[in-house]
Amino acid sequence: MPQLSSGGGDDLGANDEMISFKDEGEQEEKIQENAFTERDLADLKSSLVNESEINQSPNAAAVRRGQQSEQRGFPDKHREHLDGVSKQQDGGMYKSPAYPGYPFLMLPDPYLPNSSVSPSSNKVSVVQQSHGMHPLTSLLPYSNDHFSPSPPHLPTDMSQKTGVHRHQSQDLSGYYSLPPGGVGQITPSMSWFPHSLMLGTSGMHPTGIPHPAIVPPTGKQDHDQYDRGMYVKPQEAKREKEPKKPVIKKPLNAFMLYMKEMRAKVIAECTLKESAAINQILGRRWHALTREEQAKYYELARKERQLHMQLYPTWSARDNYEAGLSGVAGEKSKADWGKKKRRKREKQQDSNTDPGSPKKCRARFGLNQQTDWCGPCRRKKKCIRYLQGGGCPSPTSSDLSAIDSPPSPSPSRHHHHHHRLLYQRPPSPGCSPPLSTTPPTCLSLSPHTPRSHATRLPPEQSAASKRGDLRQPAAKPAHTHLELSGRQNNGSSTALSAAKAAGLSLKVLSETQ
DNA sequence: TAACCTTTGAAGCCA
DNA sequence: TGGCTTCAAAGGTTA
Repeated sequence: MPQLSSGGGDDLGANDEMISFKDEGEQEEKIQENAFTERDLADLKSSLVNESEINQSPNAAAVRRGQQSEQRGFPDKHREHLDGVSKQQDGGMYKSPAYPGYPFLMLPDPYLPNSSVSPSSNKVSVVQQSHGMHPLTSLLPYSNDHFSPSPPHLPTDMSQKTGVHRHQSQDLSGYYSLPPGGVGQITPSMSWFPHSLMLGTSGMHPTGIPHPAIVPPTGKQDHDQYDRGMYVKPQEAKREKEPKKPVIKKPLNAFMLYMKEMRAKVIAECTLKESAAINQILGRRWHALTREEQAKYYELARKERQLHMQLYPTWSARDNYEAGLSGVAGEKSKADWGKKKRRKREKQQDSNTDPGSPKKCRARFGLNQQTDWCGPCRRKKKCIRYLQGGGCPSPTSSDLSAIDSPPSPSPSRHHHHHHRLLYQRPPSPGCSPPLSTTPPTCLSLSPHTPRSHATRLPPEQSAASKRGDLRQPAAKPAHTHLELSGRQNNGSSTALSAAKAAGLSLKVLSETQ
């Protein structure tokens, strides 16, 4: 099996994160049919990526060519990339016209799902794309032919930067705009972002190019996805009267890409609007995805990162750490950053610690007794156990942790096998289909956390998790599955809020239903 | 108006 | 190197 030659050593994401997440009904069967061992999973993911890069994806090949043959003229390479993208679209991976978060990537009808593109098993999702968009087309803008009134004419030296000369991946260069202080200039004539016409100047990058990874200097960040070209955090806006420097946002990971795609579908199906609830469902559905499906998103995420790295060679995730404080990427000294980091941490500590009240689980039990932590603490969220000045629900029965994470009859012990036995049947990875009589709001508030990344497991559990021992989702007993009718409960938000406020109410409510 | 919530994954920092 | 922390999206909710 050919090995993936991903530049960043990307292993297609967390292979060990895969959970054989059983779903209800069809999903369950589906998952069971696709039940592989973890090794199989890892192999499969690798192979999938290899295939996608080596065989299936001319685009990937173009990327490699672009990276390897820097001496070639850009137009040729870019056109080559375009061809690759087109082929890839034909391959079924990119079918929908656009990416919600990347509205300027919208493509003409030929890329609509109903186009001549034949259905392919390789497609990422079987869902009907919301708003006619598909997040997986986030890389499509490389294909300028599809939306550019003019031929691609990126400067050949886009990657110019003082003291830094880094060749852009021409195959990817059509996607990200370039930071003003970053990698060179893009002529304002690059009007191959159709939606830029809809943007005011506020949404424009100093280069004249809006980009999802660069948030706008003015206006509301979430004002409109179409305005997500640039953004400068309010703190920075206040602080600076100088030319706004954009904040380059992190590239989306596989799950984020998936969320972007599926969010609308979940909203439509469940009439949910609250992202927190939606994300819970999406998280379950993510685990319910087949390896192939997930592999697509990992692949996309990998390319996103690759592209991002090439377009913002000096950008670092650290730049956005404490983003609101740091302001301009890379300008903050390490010491300052550390100070503010500590400040923020202390602030959070203070918020969780009433004067004289018990501390957070972390402080109370320490790292050696993480199993005694409440769920939120394990997920690095606000402690719910000692938040209310000591009014602490039972850690194993009433707080979220009991429902949220695999319950441990004996908190001080970690019985992975026991978890498996108890939690082989997780809640539905998503809401059920809309009910016939009641509004199809089915907020599955069972905050089971199959393996929250923040669930920093105790060493043994962590190790076990890496071995896949915890792959079995932290299913919860059915009686803890809280489903609320949106209308009857004043909407899902009410449900979520109630759940949040209740802490222990989740189980109680569900039991009474 | 800003922070929170909620998810997973990536990346940076620290001991 | 492992563990911890932050950020990425999203939009309703809350303070």
